[in-house]
Amino acid sequence: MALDKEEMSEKVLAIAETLLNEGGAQNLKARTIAEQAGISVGSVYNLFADLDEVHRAVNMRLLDRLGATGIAAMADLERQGVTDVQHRILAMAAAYVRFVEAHPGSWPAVLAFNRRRATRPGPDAYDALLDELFDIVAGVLKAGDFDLDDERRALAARTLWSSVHGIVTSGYVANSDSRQAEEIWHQVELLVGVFVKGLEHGGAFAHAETKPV
Amino acid sequence: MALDKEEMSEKVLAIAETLLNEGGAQNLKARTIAEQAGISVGSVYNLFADLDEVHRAVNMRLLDRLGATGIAAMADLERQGVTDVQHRILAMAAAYVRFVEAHPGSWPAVLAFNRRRATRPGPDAYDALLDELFDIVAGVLKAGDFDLDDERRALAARTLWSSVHGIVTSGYVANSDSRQAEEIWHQVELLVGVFVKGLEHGGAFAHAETKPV
DNA sequence: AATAGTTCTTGAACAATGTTCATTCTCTGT
DNA sequence: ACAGAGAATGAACATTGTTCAAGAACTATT
Repeated sequence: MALDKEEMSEKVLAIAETLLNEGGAQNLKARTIAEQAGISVGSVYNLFADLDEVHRAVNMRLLDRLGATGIAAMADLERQGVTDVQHRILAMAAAYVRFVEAHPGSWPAVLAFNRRRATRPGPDAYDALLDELFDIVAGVLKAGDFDLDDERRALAARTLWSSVHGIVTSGYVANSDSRQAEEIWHQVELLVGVFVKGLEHGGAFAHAETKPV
Repeated sequence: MALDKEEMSEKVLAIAETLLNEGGAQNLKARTIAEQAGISVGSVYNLFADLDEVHRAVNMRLLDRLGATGIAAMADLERQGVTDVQHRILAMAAAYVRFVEAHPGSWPAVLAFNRRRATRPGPDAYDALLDELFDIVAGVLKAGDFDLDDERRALAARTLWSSVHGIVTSGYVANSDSRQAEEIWHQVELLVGVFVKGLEHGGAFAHAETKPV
């Protein structure tokens, strides 16, 4: 007896993830998937509307896993009784860095795809997942005794996480030497250190009158 | 009489930039370029080895222009006698934000392409341009009286700029409402405010013992 | 000016790929 | 056993990147 429709979808997604990880979005071909899954090209299109939907589904799985990783990292710290804000943020950042390193090919694809969908319909499940990550960071910030109302703390969480994200992705533009990995981590350490110190000293309210236009 | 080889290359690049800006990398097709430039498909391949090289050339132009914009913004401040570090950094960030907003389609394409080239040869002209931008930021940081040696200041500059970059690109994942634009600018303001305050209070040396694994 | 050689241009042709759909197959309920 | 619904198939089509042999245009030499 053959695989369930659900099981076959899983199989296809696993294959797709491997393909993406090995060669990026360029490497996600209908015929390759079909061949490796032992089904025909048409059957792939029976399971998913088009390759974009396959790509989207793979991304959702990755983001889910990243969320789980982050929560797991937080739980670890909880278990160890670590309450220092800087340590906890660094641990989350470390989890993020590790995750990206573990998916050298498919993570860039997530970002590229994510960007492409700018013109698509309204709010997505993507946003929900990202908000979840932001909430975790905001929760950690709440533990610190910075003088922030909820709104400003949420802004700080988004800012901090976007910054970590920027460092990690900018860093992996160049060759992924171990030297590069060190540079990334040094930047993350500096960012988090400066950020926490800055929050402690009220830097979140240091308004300047420069306008963006 | 017809156009020079150089002039025709320019024309092709201008067309390519428009195509990228309108529809991203997907929209950069050899036949479209040829048609709009009034030449044949083969001639495009006479001017450029392949479409990747066209894309690369467009990106170089964009990065060049971004560099020029940043330098111009700096010169403006110089002329106005602004020496405050926070103001100057914010002005640079504003220039960056404006630039990205002005190239809604092609800037994402720059990033996506940039990422794809990870497996390519060695150091590129890209890196030189990025280093140039980092140097400008480092120069501004030097004006502040933070207690940083050259190496640490360079690291701080790369960190700060990567962070701004992350905020801007993360922000443009979602719809490019004006609300989104405001959110981005709020994040940039908060980042720069916190960053400067953090540097003032020695946050750049706040080492934690958490290792990335 | 005529000619030989060089370079550029062309567009037809090929290969790879996303996507569709009429046909065939398979299974389920009666 | 059989009818019908649903799934699987893979040939066929459209689009696109890329190549290349043939022709056109230009340059330098005599």
